[in-house]
Amino acid sequence: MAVIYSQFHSLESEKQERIINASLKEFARNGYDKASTNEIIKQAGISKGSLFNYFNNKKELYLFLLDYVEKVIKKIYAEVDWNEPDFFTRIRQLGLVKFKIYKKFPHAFNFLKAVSHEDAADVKPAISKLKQDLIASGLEKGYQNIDWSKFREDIDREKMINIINWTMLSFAEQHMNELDSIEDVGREILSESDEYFDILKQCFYKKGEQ
Amino acid sequence: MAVIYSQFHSLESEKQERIINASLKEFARNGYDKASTNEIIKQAGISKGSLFNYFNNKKELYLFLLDYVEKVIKKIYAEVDWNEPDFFTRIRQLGLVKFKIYKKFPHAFNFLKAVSHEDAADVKPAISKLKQDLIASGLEKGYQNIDWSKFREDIDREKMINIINWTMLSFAEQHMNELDSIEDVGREILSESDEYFDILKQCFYKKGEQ
DNA sequence: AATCTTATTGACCAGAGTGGTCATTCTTAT
DNA sequence: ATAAGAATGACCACTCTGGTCAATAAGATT
Repeated sequence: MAVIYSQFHSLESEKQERIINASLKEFARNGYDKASTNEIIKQAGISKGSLFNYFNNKKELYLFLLDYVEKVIKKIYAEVDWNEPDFFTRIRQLGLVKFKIYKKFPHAFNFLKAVSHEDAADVKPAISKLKQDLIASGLEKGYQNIDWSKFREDIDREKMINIINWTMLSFAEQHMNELDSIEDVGREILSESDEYFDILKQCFYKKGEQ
Repeated sequence: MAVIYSQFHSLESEKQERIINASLKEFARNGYDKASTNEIIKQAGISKGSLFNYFNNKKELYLFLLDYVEKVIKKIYAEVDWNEPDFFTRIRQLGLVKFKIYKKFPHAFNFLKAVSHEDAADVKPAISKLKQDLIASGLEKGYQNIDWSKFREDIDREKMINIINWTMLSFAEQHMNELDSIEDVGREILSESDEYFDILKQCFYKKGEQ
C-alpha cells in the first residue's frame, strides 16, 4: 500500500498539488462518471500520458483522492483541541483549521460533498469504506468535553446546536467566494464571524455568563 | 409570444409536468451544456421526435423553462400577504408557499440555483434578462411593512435576519429529502419548524413580546 | 561526449454519447 | 375507409470519452 503511487509521490509537490486540485475540482463538479480526464490534464497543465502513468486509470485516480482527502480530514481533527470546554471557542477553532485546508485545497470540501452523493458502481464500495473509516476513527467525539453549564436550560439543546452550526456554515458558505481576492481578507471575515458568535452567546448563554 | 409552444401547451397537463420536471432535473444537475436531451426524454417517457416537435431545439427548451420558472416565482410572491407585519409569520407563510411549489416541481429551486451559476454563451443573455425582470418586478419588497418594534434593539438587525433566514433555509434543506415518503410528513416538519421559530423569538423578541 | 534510463508528450484509437432529422407508424375523428 | 395529426425511434454527422504507445526530451552515469 505504501509504495503505491510512488511515481506520483516523487513529483515536485507543487505539481502534485496542481494535479490534486484539478482532479478534486473536476470530480466535485461532475461526479465520477462525467468527470473528464481531459479536463483534468488541461487544468493541471500536464499531458494525458503523464496522468495515466501516475495513475493507471480513472478509478485509481479517484481512489487516490478518496484516500488523500481522508488523511486531510484526519489531520484537521488531530489539530483541534478536544479538551477545550467552551463550545464557541471550539467551533471557532474547527473553523480556522478548515479555513487553512480550504486555502490549500479549495475543492476538497465540495469533493467530499459530491462523494456522499456519488453512486457510480465503480467506486461505491470504496466510498462506503471511507464513510465507515471516518466514523470508526472516532470523529464522532464531536461535542465531547463541552461544558454545557453556561447555556440556558429552557431551550432544546439539539435545536440550539443546530442553529449555531447552521449559522456558521451558512456564513462560511456565503464568504467562500470572496476570499481568494485579498490575502488579508481573512481577518475581516474572522472578526465578522466573531460578531455572530457574540449574538449567539447573547441568545443561548445564561444571563450571568459573559 | 403567446401562441408559442402551443403544441406543448395542448398536451395533457400530466404529460407537460413530466416533461417539465424531467427537464428541470437534468438541467439543474448538469447545467445547460452537459444536460442530455436523451436523458430528459427517458425520464419523461416520451420519444426524441416528440421533444423536438414541442421545442425546436435544446435552447428553446431551456428558454421555455426559464420563462416558466419565472412565472412560478411570481405566482409564489403574489400569494404572500405583504402586509403581514410579523416577521416570523411572514417567513412561515413564504415557506409554506415554497413548500407547495416544491411538491409540484421538486427541481425548480435547484434549477434556479443552477441557472444563477450558468455560463453557457447560448443562454446567458436570457438569464441576465430573467434576473433583471425578477428584480424589477419588485420582488425586493422583501421586508417591507415588517413591524420591527417587537425586536430587541441591542442586536444588529441585519445579522439577526441572517441568522433567522439561515436557520430556516438549513432546516428546510435538511428535510427536503425525506418528504416524498409519506404525504402527512409535512405536518410534523411544519410543527418542528415552528419550534425553531419559538426559539428564535425567545432570542430576538423583546422580553415582553410573546 | 556518449550512452543509458527514466519522464513526458500528444497523435491516435475504438466506442459511447451528442443534438437533431424524418420517413414511418399509430391514433383519432370523421 | 379515409384523411390529418401526433408520436416514434432508427439514423446521422460530430464530439468527446478513457486509455495506449511510439517517439521525444531530460537527466544521470560512465
